[in-house]
Amino acid sequence: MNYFLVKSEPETYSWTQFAKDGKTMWEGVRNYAARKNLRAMQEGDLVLFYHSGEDKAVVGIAKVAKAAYQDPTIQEDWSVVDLSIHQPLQKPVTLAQIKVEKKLQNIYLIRQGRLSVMPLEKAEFELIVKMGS
DNA sequence: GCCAACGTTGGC
DNA sequence: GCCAACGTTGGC
Repeated sequence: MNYFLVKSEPETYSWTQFAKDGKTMWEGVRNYAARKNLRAMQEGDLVLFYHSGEDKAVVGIAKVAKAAYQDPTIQEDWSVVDLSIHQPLQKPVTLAQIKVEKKLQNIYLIRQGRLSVMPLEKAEFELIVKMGS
């Protein structure tokens, strides 16, 4: 079991919309590092859902419903995965909270601000989930 | 609205 | 293969 975090601008695709959809094709990744991480996702892996922009907070947990496959909307070599709802966080975990948490200083969210799909250690994932419950 | 970080493109 | 120019992301 592996753990990840994906970012989305709520104006583009919000957790609220995701909750309505129940399941979505995670598309639009156009960055090689992010693509590599996307392709590492296996069915059943858990994925934190982060709102960038206005919110700047982790708002829920998604589950990989289908591992990476060719983006059906384009010819070029980019991948998508299917994500389904796992569960919302009871309260959002903000970037500010993450930044002051010692054990989370090394996560990509902080170290490499622009990366949109990133892996997390199990302990990091569990800590953020705990902070949101 | 600004700017830092950083990825991509294209000329050489 | 290097690097300048440029574009994009995302926090502030």
